[in-house]
Amino acid sequence: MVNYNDIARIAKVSPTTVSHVINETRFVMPETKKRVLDVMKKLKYQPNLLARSLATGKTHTIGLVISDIRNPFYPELVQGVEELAVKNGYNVFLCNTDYDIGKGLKSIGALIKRKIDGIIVASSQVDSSVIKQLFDTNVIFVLVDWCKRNIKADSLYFDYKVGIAEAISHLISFGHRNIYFISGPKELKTAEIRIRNFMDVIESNKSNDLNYKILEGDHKIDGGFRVAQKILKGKICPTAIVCSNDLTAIGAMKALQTGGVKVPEDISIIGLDNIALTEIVSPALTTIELERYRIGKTAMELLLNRIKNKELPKQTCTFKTKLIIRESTSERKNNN
Amino acid sequence: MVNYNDIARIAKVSPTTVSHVINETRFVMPETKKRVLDVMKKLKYQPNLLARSLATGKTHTIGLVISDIRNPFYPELVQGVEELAVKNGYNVFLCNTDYDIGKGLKSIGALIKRKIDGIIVASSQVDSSVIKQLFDTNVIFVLVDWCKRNIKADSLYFDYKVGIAEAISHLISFGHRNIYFISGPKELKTAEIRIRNFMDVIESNKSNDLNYKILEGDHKIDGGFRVAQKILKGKICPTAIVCSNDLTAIGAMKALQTGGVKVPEDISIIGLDNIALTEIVSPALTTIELERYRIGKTAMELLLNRIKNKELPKQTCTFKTKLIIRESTSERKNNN
DNA sequence: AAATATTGCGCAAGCGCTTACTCTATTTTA
DNA sequence: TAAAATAGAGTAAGCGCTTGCGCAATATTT
Repeated sequence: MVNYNDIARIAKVSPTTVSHVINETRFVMPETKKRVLDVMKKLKYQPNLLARSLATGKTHTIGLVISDIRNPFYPELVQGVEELAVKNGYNVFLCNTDYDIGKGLKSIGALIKRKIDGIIVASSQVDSSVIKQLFDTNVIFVLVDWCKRNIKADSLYFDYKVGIAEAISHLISFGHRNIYFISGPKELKTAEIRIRNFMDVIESNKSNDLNYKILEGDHKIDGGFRVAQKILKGKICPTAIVCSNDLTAIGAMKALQTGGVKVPEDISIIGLDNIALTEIVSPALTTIELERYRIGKTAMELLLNRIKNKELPKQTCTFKTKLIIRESTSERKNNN
Repeated sequence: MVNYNDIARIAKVSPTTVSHVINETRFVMPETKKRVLDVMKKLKYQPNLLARSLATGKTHTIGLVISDIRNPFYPELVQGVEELAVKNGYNVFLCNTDYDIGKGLKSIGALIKRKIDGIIVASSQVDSSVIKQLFDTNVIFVLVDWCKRNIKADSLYFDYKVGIAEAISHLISFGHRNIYFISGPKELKTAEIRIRNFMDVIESNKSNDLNYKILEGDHKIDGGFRVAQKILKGKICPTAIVCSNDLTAIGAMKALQTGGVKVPEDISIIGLDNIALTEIVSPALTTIELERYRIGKTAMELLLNRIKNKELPKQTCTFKTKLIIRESTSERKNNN
């Protein structure tokens, strides 16, 4: 592999000068510069960023920790991060935790050893052990959609409450009073926070005499399907179901339809995420939108800020969520 | 940051010994070893992989170049790669080319400067300039789903022809003779190869007196929708449509349904990819399955082999594709 | 014209590891 | 018991870059 010394020798300058022409970090006479550049081109020289990183202490590399790229929540977020990263000369290590805290800890450990300049943690499987690791190792990081709001770290949140409140109001205005919520797996932080927000909204609507119930799904289509089937078997049937994510809602809808129940005529359904699928299914799903691309991009922005200035005060950013009304909700028809 | 010298000094050994206990690369007396390990633990030492990589020439890092993580084709492939990579101690740089050859070239350049041990190129936007770059820089790489089969490089292919042949046979057996194909954007290699395979299959079925036409979509829902609308406006209407990918098929289906055409009663539709969506839409989409997770995983396997042994003969792997029959295809009813 | 400032670039140490080679002390062999 | 083998660990060069410091040559000031 050709290196600085080769270039320097052939261009008859010192390695220092080679470095300076590459990085444009001090003045070099045009002729000298040209000589160096010519040699570089002729030898097809590619600077070794490892060496550079070792010398400078910066890798221009970040880590992105997510739960599962197959979960439709993530691709847009990843896109947002990657795009802005590349635009700023960073490359991103993608780490899937597969919903496994152990894997998450290991991934973060690996990233730290690779001296990434920062980490974006957007995995729903993040608990205090992960947070502790982040703080202990003194690595720069940004938390996405992590439930504890009072943490002293850069963090980004979706304000689920707004969207859920809109959803509930929407249902109430349609005459619904018996509303079920199909949650995600309760050990997931992101599922937990959605449950809490749902309950808060229900609570603040108690003047409306709402009836509700929370059933646990798995944030996948199957779970929604299963839980909805169970609901159908029950004596009391809700007139509306709100789901912790779109996949659940779609599964539930499928189960209802399979069971001969019409959506939205018999039961209204609302999802959460607004993934592409929601426009495709029929009826198109009324859902709560999360701006995933934007949160990804913003996470990267915060990270860049923090990298530039470690002493910056804690940065926080909240993303409003909002109800997208489509076809899966309508006036309450039946009377159960 | 604490380093070998610190450990060595405190444990009263040489840096060499520290290295050897960490890497278990030569015998060290149990007591000595323990002393070193204890110091490491106490100082919460994290080896610097950059330095190690610089010294050894191996980074245990790979690059994965794809077009667009939001395209449902990719997440499972990425998962397959990442999972096996991590299992083998590798971390992966994810690069989106955004269907832009320039970005692809830049990404690959960046990866090379970062001294990744290998690259998996699974971007549909790969042309000869990219291939040239890969060969010129002498980097280890694996090509996924690249159209030119005679290239002298490790490569993985989907055998579209099998699946498409099954699809056409399926349609023929249902009495269809007038079959349209909605392709992807023709400049995409992956779209091109699908077109070619479709034509090959049509060609080998010419005894059946098939009528066909190829229309260009964009591999997205919108394109499918648009093209299908155009088809509806035409004088001659096919009785079946095969699409270059599932999104296109779903868009087309939506357009037909919107236009009052029943699927599959009036027109049958077949997709390609078998993304999760296909089971959700209604009618559920008959489609050609691509084992994306498996091709990702296998790509990583080939890459690992190649990394282990540069002199290995060229490796190739073909993945059969197969028709998954669901609800969007049926007996031909009308006579146009 | 002497003193001072500026310009352009080189020297060499260091970033944190690895590893070929070397060295001493102990054990084995004859 | 002297010579040879072995065991355990250290020395130092190097991986390819960056950068503080310094130096000679030229330009500017008084």
